Amino acid sequence: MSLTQITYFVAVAEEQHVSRAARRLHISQPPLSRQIRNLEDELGATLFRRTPRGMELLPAGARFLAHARSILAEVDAARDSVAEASRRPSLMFDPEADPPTS
Amino acid sequence: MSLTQITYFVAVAEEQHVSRAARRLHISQPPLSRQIRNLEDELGATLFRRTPRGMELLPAGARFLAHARSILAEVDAARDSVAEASRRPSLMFDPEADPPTS
DNA sequence: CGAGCGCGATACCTTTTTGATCTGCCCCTT
DNA sequence: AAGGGGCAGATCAAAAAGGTATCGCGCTCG
Repeated sequence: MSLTQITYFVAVAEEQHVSRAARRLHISQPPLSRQIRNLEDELGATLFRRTPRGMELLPAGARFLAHARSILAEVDAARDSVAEASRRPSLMFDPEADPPTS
Repeated sequence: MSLTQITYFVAVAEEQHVSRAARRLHISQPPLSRQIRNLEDELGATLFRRTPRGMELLPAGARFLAHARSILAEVDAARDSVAEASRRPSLMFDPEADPPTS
């Protein structure tokens, strides 16, 4: 399981459509299909039902979706947190700051 | 940023030592060093201070560590959630179950 | 009732990323 | 001053991800 797969999964779940999700993710459809399949294989559960109209979220998928969003949110928070830390380095001692010596 | 990198980061932060962390992760030291560097590059911040004795967590790294653990915990929860869902499929309607008809 | 269309899946290839090994450099220790 | 332990860089092999072309299938519409 990778963050990429999780992102892909959320896109497909939201679009209920592999091709649309692929367009939104700026990748092509077949790799996206494959990643969803890989994710399902690793989890040992089917997350979507394939219909002639697109992808329909199954109960296991719905459960996973909540966690997936939470993970991605936490990743953003992690980024922001670090960015903020480096935006105000004056508040904490930073040994990286090079002294003007030699 | 990938889940692998996050896992690696936590190991290094906990061991305060690249080589030991590498042993714990069952990979070799140079790739681990590189992944940590990649992570720092992507975040635009230095997470560790390299000392002759090992790796010392910097403030930005400490902030990131908290989020990193939270992310990994949420990933585990996601797995468990799906596993549980497939362990008791009787509680919810499963369209995957094929009716005995033709 | 059959042809076309829209959908995901498969096959195959290319490119990118990851990991291993070998080696270098720096600092501490003795 | 020499040796050892630690991280980093270079290089190569393996694995993973992405792209294009194509298939199969079910619905829809003529």
